[in-house]
Amino acid sequence: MAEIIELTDSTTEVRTLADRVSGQLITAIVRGDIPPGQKISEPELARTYGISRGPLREAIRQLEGLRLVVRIPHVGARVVSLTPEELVEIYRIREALEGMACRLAADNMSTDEINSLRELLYQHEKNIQEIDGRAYFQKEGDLDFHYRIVQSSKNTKLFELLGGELYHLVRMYRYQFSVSKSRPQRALKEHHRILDAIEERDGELAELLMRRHIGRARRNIEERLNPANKEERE
Amino acid sequence: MAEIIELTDSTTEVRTLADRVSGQLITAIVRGDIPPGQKISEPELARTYGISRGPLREAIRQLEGLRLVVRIPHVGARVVSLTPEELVEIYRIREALEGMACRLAADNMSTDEINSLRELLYQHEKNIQEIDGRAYFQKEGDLDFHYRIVQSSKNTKLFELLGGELYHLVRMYRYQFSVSKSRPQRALKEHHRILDAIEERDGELAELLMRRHIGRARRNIEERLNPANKEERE
DNA sequence: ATTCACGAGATTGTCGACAATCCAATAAGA
DNA sequence: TCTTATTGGATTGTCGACAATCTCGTGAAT
Repeated sequence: MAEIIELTDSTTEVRTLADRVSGQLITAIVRGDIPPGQKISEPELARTYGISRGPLREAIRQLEGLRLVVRIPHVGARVVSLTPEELVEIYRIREALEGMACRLAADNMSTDEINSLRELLYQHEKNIQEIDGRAYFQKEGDLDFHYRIVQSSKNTKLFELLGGELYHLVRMYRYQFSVSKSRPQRALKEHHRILDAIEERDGELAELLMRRHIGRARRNIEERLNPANKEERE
Repeated sequence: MAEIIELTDSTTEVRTLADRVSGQLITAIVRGDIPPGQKISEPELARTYGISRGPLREAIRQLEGLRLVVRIPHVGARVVSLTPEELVEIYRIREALEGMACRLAADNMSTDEINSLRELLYQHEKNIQEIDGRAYFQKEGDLDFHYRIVQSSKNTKLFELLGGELYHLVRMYRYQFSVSKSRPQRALKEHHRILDAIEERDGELAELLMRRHIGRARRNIEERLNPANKEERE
């Protein structure tokens, strides 16, 4: 559940200040400590982290490359602020990409990885039963599941994309307006089905199920944003 | 044909040194002036571009975020060097993403955009006939076509992804071992067919054709890398 | 001959100061 | 009162210098 962190945060001894601050900034942004749209003041942040502006600026530039902040020359950097439409766009991209990841995972996932992931799902189940309604762990847990699938696709570039910028943005907006805090049991069941398909090495089915899974989440968001048009029959 | 540049290079007056150098570095890397795997020496580059190391380091950090360079603390930065497998991976991603872009473009592309793109294809045709075998313009021209399609999908995030890091990497490796310098006429015909489908607002067909189109390019690469196994019947 | 230790040189990382630019509050004019 | 200049303050951009770390060649020991 915690191994995702190593991509973003790093309590671990990182060699350079810029790297450390970069990680700290990412987690700060993802969990909403620095909310979307907020200006990033260099002097202030430098003081907060106890470093000079040099490394801080490098960290900001890196986040810009990851599209987590937007910079305007001589004006300053802001935390990226997605429009609801863009969030939906991201889910469409995930649909395509994670669907593909599932198809690949069905071929390339080792039985060890499968068993370990199944274990994770059982743990999620326990968490859900314990705290029931408020599926707090499930929030990150869901992403954990997706993260592992992508990892097991063994497609490096795909992993970089989905595990990088896209992943951060999704996490960020989950903390924001807590998407899909509803339906944790149903999502869990879907996860099991997806893993079933992978276990049976049925890539086509795995892809289909994942696309549906993410598609449902997407429609969930769309409804929340625009409760008027409910033209989803079928 | 040239409007792609504005994303990467910038003869235009950019406000800050780091931004300008960042753009110059990107084009330098893409056209192979700085080959993959080569170390990026800060003192040397600073001298070359006539700036101090501060802005240069910021530019490098940004390229790191775009995954065009890889950095090791206290050792230095190198231009990313894709393995042949990774290049194939990228083409698989493009298959999924640009297929989706085509489906969206069929719905969202304006008739003006369609006409303009058709015009571009005619121009490519002329270029091919003129210089025949050595399809030099076609190389960038092909990417131009794909770039415009993605642009017309009207999916901002998709455009950022494909028009950003993925696009740069593909361009880079085209200059490298010049992929698909063969079959320019065939590719052109495929482009026309794709545009036909979009014009008829047949998203499903457009997606199918684009996936095939990129898939062929991918197999082209795979063959070149491993001429042994030619198991593509069907 | 091979391995290991060491030190000189070069490179990367960090800092504080200065210059350029922007922003907002105030003041002047219509 | 509203609009437009102006100016002071703050923020961003750039630089050169210093500290920390690595690299690589030299030489000693096994």
